[in-house]
Amino acid sequence: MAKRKVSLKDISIACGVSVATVSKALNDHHDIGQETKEHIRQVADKLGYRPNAAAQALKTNRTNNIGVLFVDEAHSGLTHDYFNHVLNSFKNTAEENGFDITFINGGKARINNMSYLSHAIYRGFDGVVIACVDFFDPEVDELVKSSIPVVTIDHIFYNRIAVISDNVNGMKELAEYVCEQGHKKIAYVRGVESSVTQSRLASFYKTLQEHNIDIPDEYVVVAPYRDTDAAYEATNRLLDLQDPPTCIFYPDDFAALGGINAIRERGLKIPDDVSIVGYDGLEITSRLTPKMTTVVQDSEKIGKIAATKLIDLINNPKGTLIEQIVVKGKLEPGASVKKL
Amino acid sequence: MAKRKVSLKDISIACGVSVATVSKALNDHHDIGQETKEHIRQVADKLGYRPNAAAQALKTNRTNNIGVLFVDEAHSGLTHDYFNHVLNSFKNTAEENGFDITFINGGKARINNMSYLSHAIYRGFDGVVIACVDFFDPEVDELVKSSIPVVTIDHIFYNRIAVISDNVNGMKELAEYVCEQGHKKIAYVRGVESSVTQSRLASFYKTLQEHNIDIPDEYVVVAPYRDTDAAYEATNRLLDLQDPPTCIFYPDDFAALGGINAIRERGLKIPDDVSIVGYDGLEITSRLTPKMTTVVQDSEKIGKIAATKLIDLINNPKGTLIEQIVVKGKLEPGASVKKL
DNA sequence: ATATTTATAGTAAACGTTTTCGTTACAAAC
DNA sequence: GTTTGTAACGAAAACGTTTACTATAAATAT
Repeated sequence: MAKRKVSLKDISIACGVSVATVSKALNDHHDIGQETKEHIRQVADKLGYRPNAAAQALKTNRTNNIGVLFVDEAHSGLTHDYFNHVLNSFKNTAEENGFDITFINGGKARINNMSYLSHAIYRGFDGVVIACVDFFDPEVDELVKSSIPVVTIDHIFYNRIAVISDNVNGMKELAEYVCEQGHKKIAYVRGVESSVTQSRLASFYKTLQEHNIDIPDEYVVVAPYRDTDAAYEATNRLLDLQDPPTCIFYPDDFAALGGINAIRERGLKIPDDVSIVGYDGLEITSRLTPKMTTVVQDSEKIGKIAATKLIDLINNPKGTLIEQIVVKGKLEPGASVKKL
Repeated sequence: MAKRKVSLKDISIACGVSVATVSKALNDHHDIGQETKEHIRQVADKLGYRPNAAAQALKTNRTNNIGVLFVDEAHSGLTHDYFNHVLNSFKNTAEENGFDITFINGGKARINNMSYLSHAIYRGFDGVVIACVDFFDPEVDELVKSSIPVVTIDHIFYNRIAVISDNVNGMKELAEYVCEQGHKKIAYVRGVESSVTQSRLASFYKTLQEHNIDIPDEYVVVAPYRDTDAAYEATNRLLDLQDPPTCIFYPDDFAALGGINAIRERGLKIPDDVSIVGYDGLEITSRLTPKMTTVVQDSEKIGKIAATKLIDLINNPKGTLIEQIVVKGKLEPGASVKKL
């Protein structure tokens, strides 16, 4: 039962050839005869040979492993609905290309309290994808500036490959839709500071301005992403105003759930008394009643492109176009905005 | 900029000692003098030395890396709400103990179409955690029977360490609660075949029987987990019966959303006309109106225990108790069940 | 006939560690 | 003064690969 792991050497002995020949046969080099190759492969199979990633990595400086850095402020990690969709898609296409995925934010607990970069070097990742982090963390900066191929998601660092969701256009479509429904008093429970928030906020103001709608400062309040309680509080503050809004924008679909509760607790109806819109396009939005109006971010596409680009960069560091790719989202009108 | 990676050899040259001494100094062996150790460490730091995981793994047969096998039938993968909570917790405690996490289901796409076991051997995982898979897949069986330390979640294979959510007790509490509210006509949209389903189903029947409640066969219908559409259909079938149930159990909270829609589309109110209960305890249930009655599975604890046990097993293969650990859930009464 | 090419296979070094076993120097013990 | 003990360090093999270089034989060209 306790079979020792079988190595090239075992095969070479069994076949009466040298280790080099076995290696070359298995890797289909041209300087090994056809029958020799076939014989070696048969024996390798019979012996149950598996290559050793560590040895290969040591020799070739290639691990076929990609590091993933995902650490949001709320530590929701894998449970973050938008990002786990992105990650899932990333993972799938990486695996289709023969790469494995290892999380990179685990060095902290290691004895030496490894930095992200140290961890990446230690594991020898061929490349790294960064998303959902504190973009001002110097450790993140160090990693991005290193010589390891890197792709970032939803944030542009220097001149590196980035894949970003089109928050400007998404917010524009959303705001225009709300305008078209006749709303004038529009509030925005915005997320905390980040480039995503920046884009959405700017687009929010710009679009409404184009429709000659003025947004008083007290209509824009802050609540962290995915924080239903904060959204609940924020909603109450908005509805307590002398002149409350008729429509409220939320940082994301999930946070909007908190807003929904606040509204309903006051005996108000959605959308009859108050209209709401979310952002992200989570699966639940379409299962709620009323269906929530939102912008669905193409997380599938974002993850896929990020993986494809990163792998390109890994395989061809010089010849890969460094670009920032913007992935469009799609307005998904529900029934949570009343036509005025 | 293009600094070559610094190795033990570089340090040894800079310090005028042998590589062996450097290695031992860095690993705090007792046969190196104090000042030598300190000096070596300083130089290592200044030079920016990072150990090389591949070389270490090759030499020591230890990777400090754990393989994760997560492949549900619906391919929801990382987006599966219950399992990503478990995984997140698993990941956190593994990382606290110096282990990294790599997904194991990526071998399929690799050139040789690696089996799970091949992949695990290839990467040299110190251990493997298995959850949410087709438990009848022969490849899974092969992996479980291998000599690699393994822990399974929510399924017991042979005599291996398993961590399972207490579906029997959870369903018991849930069913008893519904009985106490006075319901007699209780339907169950059950999940597809699995040990989880088995446990819940058996407990469902048993508990209701103890309360002298008889469940007609047409009250029990099948719908895949997390499938809102199937739950929607199933709900309609149940409500079309001549004698429809007063309370419907769903496979999970998410699927229940489909049921909610079916009920509301008929102009029925929850819980006034129809009562419902879910399972899992997802965050959304508490944000819905009415709040959904459910059983919250302790995903945090399950992931943590699984990781702890696996690491124990890795570090002490002989001395670790092989056991199946049952983690209790908790009934979370909401407002979705009417008191009759 | 000799010279050149081609096909096939082997030799050996290298990747960066860890670890076993020496070796040396010197202090303590008889 | 010889043994014994101990502390500090080094030499070298080993882990499983890959690859540049070399070697041989057969085939082809001259």
